[in-house]
Amino acid sequence: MSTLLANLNEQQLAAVTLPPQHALILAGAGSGKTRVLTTRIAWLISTGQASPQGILAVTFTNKAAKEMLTRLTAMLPINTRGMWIGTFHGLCNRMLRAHHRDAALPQTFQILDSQDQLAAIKRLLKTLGVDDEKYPPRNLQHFVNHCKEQGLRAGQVEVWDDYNRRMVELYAAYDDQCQREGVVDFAELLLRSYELLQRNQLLREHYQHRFRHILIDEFQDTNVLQYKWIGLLAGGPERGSAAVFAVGDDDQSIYAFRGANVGNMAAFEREYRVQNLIKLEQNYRSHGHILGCANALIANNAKRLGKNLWTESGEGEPVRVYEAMTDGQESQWLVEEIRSLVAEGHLRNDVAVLYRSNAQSRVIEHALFSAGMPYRVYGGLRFFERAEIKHALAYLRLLENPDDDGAFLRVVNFPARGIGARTLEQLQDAARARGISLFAAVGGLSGAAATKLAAFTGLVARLRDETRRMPLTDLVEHLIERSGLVAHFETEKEGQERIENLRELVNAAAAFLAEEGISQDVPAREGVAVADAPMAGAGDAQPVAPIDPADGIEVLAPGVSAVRLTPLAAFLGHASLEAGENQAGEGADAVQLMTVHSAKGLEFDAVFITGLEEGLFPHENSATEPEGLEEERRLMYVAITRARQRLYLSFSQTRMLHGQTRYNLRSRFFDELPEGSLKWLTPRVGGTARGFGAPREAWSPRWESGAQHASGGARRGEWREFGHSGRDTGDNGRLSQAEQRAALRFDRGVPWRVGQNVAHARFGEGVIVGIEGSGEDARVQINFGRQGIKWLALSVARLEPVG
DNA sequence: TCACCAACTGTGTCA
DNA sequence: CAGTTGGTGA
Repeated sequence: MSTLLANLNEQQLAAVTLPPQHALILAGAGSGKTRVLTTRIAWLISTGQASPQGILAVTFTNKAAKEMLTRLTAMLPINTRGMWIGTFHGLCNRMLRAHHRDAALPQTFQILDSQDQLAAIKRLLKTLGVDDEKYPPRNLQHFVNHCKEQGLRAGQVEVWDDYNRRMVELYAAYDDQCQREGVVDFAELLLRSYELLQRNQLLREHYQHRFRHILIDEFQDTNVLQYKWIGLLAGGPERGSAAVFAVGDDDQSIYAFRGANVGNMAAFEREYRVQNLIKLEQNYRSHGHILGCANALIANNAKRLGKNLWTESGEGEPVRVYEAMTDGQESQWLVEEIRSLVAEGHLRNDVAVLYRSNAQSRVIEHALFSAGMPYRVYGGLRFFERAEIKHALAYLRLLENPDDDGAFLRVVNFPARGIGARTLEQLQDAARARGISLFAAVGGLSGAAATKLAAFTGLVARLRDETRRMPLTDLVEHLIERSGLVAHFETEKEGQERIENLRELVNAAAAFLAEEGISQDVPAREGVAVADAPMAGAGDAQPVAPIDPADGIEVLAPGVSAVRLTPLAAFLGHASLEAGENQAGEGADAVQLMTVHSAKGLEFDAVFITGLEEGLFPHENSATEPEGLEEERRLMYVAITRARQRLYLSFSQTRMLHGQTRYNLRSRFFDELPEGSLKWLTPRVGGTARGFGAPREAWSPRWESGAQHASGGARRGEWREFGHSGRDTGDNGRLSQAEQRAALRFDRGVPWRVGQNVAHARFGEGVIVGIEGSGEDARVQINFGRQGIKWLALSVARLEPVG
């Protein structure tokens, strides 16, 4: 016990040892949040206040769940199998598998990732003959997910105009389609689980009785539905059979785009009448200057619960800032800096390069690759999201459930079997007319097309037969060969890598079995107990069995039960819930590349935040969203607080984006950092850069308005000018195409050039990104940062050169 | 039916 | 730039 609680600070200790009552822990970045959570669980168990089965701990990412389990097993020598620790989606999946009957799902239901979901929606719109210009699939996808995240079925959504009414109808039709095909999307996992608990009193009471302690990580990221789900499990705010221990940081709420509702923190405090509110404000991670930047930045947000991080470690090194000419140069500089960090003795693993969006990784990867520097990219296209893997998984899904039309359509003609769009249209008509799946409808067709289709269903049937008693790895191996996938990619020029990925799928299956503790020899399609089932609860709980024995629940030992699920079904669930990393080489010492979002929860000795430019970070799309800027600022706050010792901030004057050169202003976030904590690695000619030293009152902090914001004001030094007289630009001395074009236009008599900084009386400062026409008709396109990109006629607009 | 190419479009973060 | 759609010819 004493070792368990040793080295906790006062607030941490208070949080860990709280009585079994509702509690809200406001945990700042680097304040030991995960430690508090895991120690709390260990403390509850080791003091006998809770049994492992009585604990429900929810996180958002698989990574966080794994981390918690690892730390817990290090603290307590207990079997964690009976504990419900996992992501919201993972736990809901577990619950729905166990009670699939009550949830009206086939036990083999498959999970759609967002790709699959979009494909399903496109298919639906086509079937219904809906104009997908008027109802873009992506919009419908967002609409559906948004509704589900609010806990609303189609029948519960408020209808206010014809368009919206149609969307609701399509939502209902989409749900019908999913139900017919036995598939559920991510949001559905939660909603289905919620409705199950709400509808089934016996089941609800069982879980309420079982879970005495509910612990939630990253509470600020919960959405309305998750909040309600927790409420059901906890027996509601009033009676409260369980103590809810919520840990969160409103300043790190960065998932509003997927429905997260920071308001849940305040709501929780109010509705649950939380008496125990503890703030963890001592930061153990970052040096002073870094923390100072984070605090100063986040202070610009209006809606905060209020919290200020402090540290006992000294000021440390200042935050380094680098301004590049081009994104390529930014990456070059990055490589050099990382080289010297490594030379100083840092592990590459302890160096992270962060960016706002995945698209930015490309240039950086290119530079690292050319320099022979090992790196590892997180996110982007992940292993289980690759096309060839999805094809293989579709075959696996058809073995489990032939009625899965999405899987059917994905592979019916892949590899090509001469089954074209016309044939499939006929089949879909037939299936719809009879209300059956595509697979089932094949038998009712006749003609040449039917023969080809029958060949495919025959193949699937044969594969089913052949693999009946095969272990999972053999099955996967057999399937990628006999489906014709490997042979198909062998004929492709670029197919080798895809074949390697398919082979890697066999390894992934083996690794999955090992991780789940399933024997490699168990037949993949026969039942094996894989997941803890909610039958007999904690030791003191009376065994409630609101479960139909036909559900396949098995009691392993007193108090421990499991769902009988085939290894194949479990593997498919794993593949959709855990997209997997996209690169092998876990152990290698490599620089870590990732988006700021995926960096949340991690920390590194040195962190580079790149592409700090208006439009990129803060992202331009966030401008149209309510409170979009505040979320971007929190994102920046998360990025800064990842760094332990060294932080680098960089931006570039020009950047290739969507295939064309863009001229960006540097991010407004620089204006919000204390100048004394920054060290500029590139010269700032003119003494004051934008914002610093300028009267703060002069600019509006509002995202929406702020017309008089003194934007763009870096007095650009002479050396940064480009586009005239062929002078060395500092960028290999070569003029880019855009610069050449600009120079040409300059020769035609328009006294401005692309890339030049200008000031406009109303819009403030901006940078010229395009020029058209000449003489009276000449007009220039200017990026005014948050004012947007505008075309101005030179005969009308009065522009002042800047710099 | 399918391979191939041209034109077009959209481009943010996650489970 | 990349992925997707649309058209064409075999």
